[in-house]
Amino acid sequence: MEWTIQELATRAGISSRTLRHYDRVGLLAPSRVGANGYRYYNPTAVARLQRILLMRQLGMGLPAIAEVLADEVDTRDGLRAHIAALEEERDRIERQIRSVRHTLEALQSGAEPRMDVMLAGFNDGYKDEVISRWGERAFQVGNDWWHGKSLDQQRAWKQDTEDLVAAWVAAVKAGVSPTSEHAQSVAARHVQWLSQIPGTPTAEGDRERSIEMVKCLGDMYVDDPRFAGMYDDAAGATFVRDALQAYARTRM
Amino acid sequence: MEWTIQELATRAGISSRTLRHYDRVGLLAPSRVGANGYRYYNPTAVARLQRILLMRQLGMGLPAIAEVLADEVDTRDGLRAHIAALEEERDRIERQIRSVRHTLEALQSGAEPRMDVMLAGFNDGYKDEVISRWGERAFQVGNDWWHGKSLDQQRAWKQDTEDLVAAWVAAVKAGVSPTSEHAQSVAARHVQWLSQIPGTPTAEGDRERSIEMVKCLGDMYVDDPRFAGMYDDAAGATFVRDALQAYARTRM
DNA sequence: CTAGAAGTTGACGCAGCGTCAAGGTCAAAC
DNA sequence: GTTTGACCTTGACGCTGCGTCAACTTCTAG
Repeated sequence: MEWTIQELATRAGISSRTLRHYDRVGLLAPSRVGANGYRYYNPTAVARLQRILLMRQLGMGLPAIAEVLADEVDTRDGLRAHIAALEEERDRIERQIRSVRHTLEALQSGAEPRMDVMLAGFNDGYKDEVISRWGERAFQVGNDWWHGKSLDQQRAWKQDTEDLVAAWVAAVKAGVSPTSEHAQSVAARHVQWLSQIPGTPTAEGDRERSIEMVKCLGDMYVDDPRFAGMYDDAAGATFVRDALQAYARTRM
Repeated sequence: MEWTIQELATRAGISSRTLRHYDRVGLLAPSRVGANGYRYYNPTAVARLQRILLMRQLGMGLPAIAEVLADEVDTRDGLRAHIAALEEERDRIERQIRSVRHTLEALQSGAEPRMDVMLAGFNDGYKDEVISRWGERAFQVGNDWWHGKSLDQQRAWKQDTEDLVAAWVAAVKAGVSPTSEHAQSVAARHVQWLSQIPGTPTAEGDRERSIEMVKCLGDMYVDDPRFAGMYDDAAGATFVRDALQAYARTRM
């Protein structure tokens, strides 16, 4: 069986122009070219086209696709590679769905995006980090804790948080050093604030991992764009980080 | 907090050129432009960029993204739309994975990649549907049946098929209803044509599953893009479907 | 035999940047 | 103070993967 360019294009859901383009660039030649110059495609060509479209959908460039098709000793290897690529893509999207969904839930539950639990890095936006660093349970417990709070309690927690941030900003403005007694007292308050969140190492009295978490959190304030603006500017964030890490090293 | 163009680019995993491009096309202006012309981005701009990149990953064009961001009254609506789009994309990939996986299995079991019982929906392109709906054996038998035919027989079958399609197109053009005697006679012919394929419920006299298959086939003519253009246009396909399903309900 | 549907080869256009080119600016070092 | 090197700026051209005429030929159906 053979198809004309249009027949194949319609079947494949592409345009005849695309097929001519693929011919031009040497990606897919018609199986036969009539004396009139017409292009005809046989099932083999169709199979090749299907593979091309598959790879194209994965965002591969045409030259890259051509290379794969050329290098491919075994068709099955190519297909297996395809499946792997597709699965990876699917997983990536799955992660993104979860991420967006959690952001949405956070919005709907009345929590403002950024701030609040965010300061602790324990809201949904950090789910992956939290889980990978401190375990699934820490995330679940922390999350449940937050969602189990009443609106008044949430408001109170928010107030606590804002006070803490204000204390940090004040310390920065005061021009003292991160290791100064002033800064260290704020750091202590920060750690205590953290210990209110059940499921965290700090709340559970795990000293080793608690230290680790405080240090890590300090880094996040500086490096993670999601904390942007929290402590006025970069200088503020680095101050908080340095103070927290000094506290973790010397006083925990 | 503020970032320079490079800092933001690195964080977001894009190039500074891209950010300048987004500024140029009015998609993302920096929150502040220094007296020296330097671009500076604040957290709000970062959030907007994140949404832009999300949509871009879904294959949306920059103008479309701009429109979405402009029209968006409620952030939650935007997020929900995102989730829907992402889920759709994930499902599409999931279907593709299954499809490729089946192709791979077909290859390993020694079957030829694609041929042309296609019109009946019984070629390899439909292998997964065929197998999942009517069993592995139906596929194998149908496949063997096709390959066992001589070229002349294949040509004859193709002629039969084309005649059938022509009859449908004529019925559509005639302007009659799908339940009319005319249309129903063509449907009867369609079913008889189907019964020629061994291994199908219709050929084996399984009335229940035969009805099911005819209905299903009707849906495929309409819903499956691979049948696009088979019956002239969408109107034709729906006509065929309605006629077949009416036939299946009342006369089988 | 003629209409119109479908085929052909150019050629230009467009998005979304990459990639120089040709300079200004800034922070730190000397 | 100046120099160095990293970073910023605005053009401007290039590239990919086609869409979209244009101008012409060929096939198919009435």
